Amino acid sequence: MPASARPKTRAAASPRRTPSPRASRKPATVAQIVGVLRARIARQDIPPGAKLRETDLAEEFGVARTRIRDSLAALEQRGLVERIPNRGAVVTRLDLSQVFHIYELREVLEGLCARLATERTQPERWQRELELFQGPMKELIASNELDLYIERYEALRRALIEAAGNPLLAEMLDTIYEKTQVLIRRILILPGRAEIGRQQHVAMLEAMVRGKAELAELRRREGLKSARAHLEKFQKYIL
Amino acid sequence: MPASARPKTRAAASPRRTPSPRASRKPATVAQIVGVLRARIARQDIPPGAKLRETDLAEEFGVARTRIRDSLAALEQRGLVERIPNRGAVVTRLDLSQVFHIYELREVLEGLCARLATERTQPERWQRELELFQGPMKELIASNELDLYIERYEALRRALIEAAGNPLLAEMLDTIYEKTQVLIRRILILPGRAEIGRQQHVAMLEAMVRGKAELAELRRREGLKSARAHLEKFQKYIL
DNA sequence: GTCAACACTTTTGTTGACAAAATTCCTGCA
DNA sequence: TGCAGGAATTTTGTCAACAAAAGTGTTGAC
Repeated sequence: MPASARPKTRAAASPRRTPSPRASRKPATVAQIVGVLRARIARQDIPPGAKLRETDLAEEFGVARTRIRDSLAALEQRGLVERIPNRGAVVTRLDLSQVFHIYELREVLEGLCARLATERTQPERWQRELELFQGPMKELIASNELDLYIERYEALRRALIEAAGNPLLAEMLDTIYEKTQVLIRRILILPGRAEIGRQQHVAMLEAMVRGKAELAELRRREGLKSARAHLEKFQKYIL
Repeated sequence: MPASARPKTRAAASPRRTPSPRASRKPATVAQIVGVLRARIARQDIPPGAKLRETDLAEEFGVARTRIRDSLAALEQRGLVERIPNRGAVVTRLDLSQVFHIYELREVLEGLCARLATERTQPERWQRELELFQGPMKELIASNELDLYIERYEALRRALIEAAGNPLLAEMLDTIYEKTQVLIRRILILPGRAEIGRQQHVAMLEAMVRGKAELAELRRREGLKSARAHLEKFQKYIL
């Protein structure tokens, strides 16, 4: 009854007793691989237009090709990679029109995010952030410490998304943000842009501290509209 | 001959000359399978909470299980299906909070869509649609021909998305719309809702015909806000 | 009669091999 | 030398078998 089963083909032996013969590490999950690849693309470790060979990646991560394949499919869904049938996956190169499309979306989505965050938290919640952007952040811009500035800017961004409490919105903002991440530095060094952006953040945070949700939305939208205008003006320096 | 062979490396023969031994059709692509499954889920052919067994689907579509697997991964990314490790994929059951999150997003995204569509077309472009919603659509509601009404409503929707000319926006609207598709009928039969919705569409189209992009955005947002309010009021009849 | 442990079945997850397409490299001809 | 044609190699796509996990049914002790 129990044995005798398995009548297919394939003789019994097949002693595959080595889970990972090369690395002695437990194999990376799809999520981990996607994370690593995302980071590399974001910091242009892998430049736009570069090809991602499945075999190479499989070897590097010490996993079967199937898992790399799944990871690439995930990256494709996120729009970070383009796959051409029988040709493989290449890092998407974003052109100017795409950037503007992204800004159109950011305008309404981050506006919504600001409104929801205001509605769903106590106004005092944002006092600290307001003071940060009124004082220390101004210094950072003046002394050109962009890395620290960006780090704190992203912290505010994450706090707003968290406070908005809409997972779908969070995911969409994530998707479009990671595409422009490579641009942030280049935009921030445009003449005057960083300081203008800071002032607009102060304006938005003031509205939030006063509990004016719709005003906060409006101010965030204005901020992004002006960022887009700046971008339009200096587009040849960006891409 | 068939068994016992296949030593390891790649002997010459290997006569797998039957591409699809069962169906005599060429196998369906991942995109096709995803399409079929999407439709089934949308019209609740497969009810929420139902399990999708890979083996069954593979048999039905006449493809290898791998391809079904890829399709399910795509559906998972779209949020139509949830996958639990070693347990399989089940159709996502959307709860009330998710629905409200979706409406928050629709409000700003469809508002943006209306604005862009207005900015990027000639005002006359929308004259026909305006007349349709002023006249014939009113009759359809009065005589309760919901199917035809929905069909034309979706045609307008598609036209707006097309005219807006922002692929990213189009994709996002698609993603969130297909999740609520199952609800549309149930919302439309709420007392008075269909007629109110029609009037709001007329208001938006009037703005568009006059070339007032920002007004069109505002009106679309108002329309969805009121839809959400209606939903809140009658939520127990919806879910 | 109830419940826990165990064996069996079903279903999902992963792997390596094979097939097909595209690219590269080589050869022969003008 | 330049290049068209074609073999050889690389690379992606697909498949069926194998392994592991969860689910199910049965038996036996109390």
